[in-house]
Amino acid sequence: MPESGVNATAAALLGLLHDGPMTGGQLMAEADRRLGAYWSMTRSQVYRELPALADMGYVRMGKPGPRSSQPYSITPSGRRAFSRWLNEEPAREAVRNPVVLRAAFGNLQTPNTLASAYAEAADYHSQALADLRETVKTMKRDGDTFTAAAQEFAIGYHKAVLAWLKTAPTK
Amino acid sequence: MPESGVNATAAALLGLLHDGPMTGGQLMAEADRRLGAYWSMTRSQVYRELPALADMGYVRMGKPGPRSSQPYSITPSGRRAFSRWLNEEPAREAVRNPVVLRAAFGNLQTPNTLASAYAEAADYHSQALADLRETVKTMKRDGDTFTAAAQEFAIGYHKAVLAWLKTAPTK
DNA sequence: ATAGCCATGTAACCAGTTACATGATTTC
DNA sequence: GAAATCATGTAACTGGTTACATGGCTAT
Repeated sequence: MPESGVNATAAALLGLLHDGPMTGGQLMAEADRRLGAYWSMTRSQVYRELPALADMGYVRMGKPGPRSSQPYSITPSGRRAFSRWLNEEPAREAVRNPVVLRAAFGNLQTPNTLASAYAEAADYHSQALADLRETVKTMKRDGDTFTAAAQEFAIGYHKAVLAWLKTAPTK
Repeated sequence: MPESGVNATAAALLGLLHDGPMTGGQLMAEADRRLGAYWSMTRSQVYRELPALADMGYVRMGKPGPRSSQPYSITPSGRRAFSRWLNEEPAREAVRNPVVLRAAFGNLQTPNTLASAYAEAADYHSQALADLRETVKTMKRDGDTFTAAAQEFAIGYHKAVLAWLKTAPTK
């Protein structure tokens, strides 16, 4: 199992760059749209990874555009690195849900406090679910099978949280 | 909404210390057992947070035990900080699933590569599910409602991932 | 033309992980 | 009682977040 030398976030950028050169801002927007539901990343990460990827020769800088924006394109060795990453052992995913953590200490708080935490969480996940269903619809229409399938994961996740919230005890 | 001044991991430690004084090692073991399924933390974090919590006056060091182990107990102001944390807006949870990220780039890899990633993931989640069901059984028997309920969340999560893996496309 | 806005990029900070040192306990 | 083991704690690094600076674009 060869080491790709990139972390998952950098690999995601390399993946996105397969569609053509992009600036940091464009990459961020695209990552948010296509991957955000199951792989969060921040603008700052993008802007830090890009020069690092350039140092490794995995991307190349193009001609600067307006607003001092800097387009990057993937290099052949970047494609190889991405391909190595695909074949690596995926990192163990870290599940970290703050609302569940609060629930675990239900005995140390009032039922009301806990119930309102549940209610807020339910609002959030319902909204996320509704948004996702909308975007998946257009993605399926545009024939992007894998992107849509990955969104389906996020849908399943939010549904699972909502289902759990219904059953979670407050006292 | 008052600021508790602690992050979720430190708050979890304060929560555990409500059951009585514990050393770093004991806290780590307990966190792993009770919270690990939905709130991962590492030993190093525990050992870093404890002195920080002591600096803030939220825990107090007791008499050193064997193997230079250091017991900590929660202080009244620590209890208040924990209680403030319970009333804070929970941090937005970050969903980051590496297997789904790979799946999103399904068009850039062979069906076999992707299928074997799915298979490995299914193994992992099946195992996790089986383990959880076992521990929940004993937790319910011991009457720990909230702990058991929180574990149920993790069960739901793994089930959702497994369900998604069954439907996820490889080509 | 200028004031405000907003996208771009940077830098400092914080949290999480990995790798290491130390010394007490067990085992033979 | 020497060697191996294992729990405790530390330190260095990586990755993620938050807060800041800069300057082009837009609207009046």
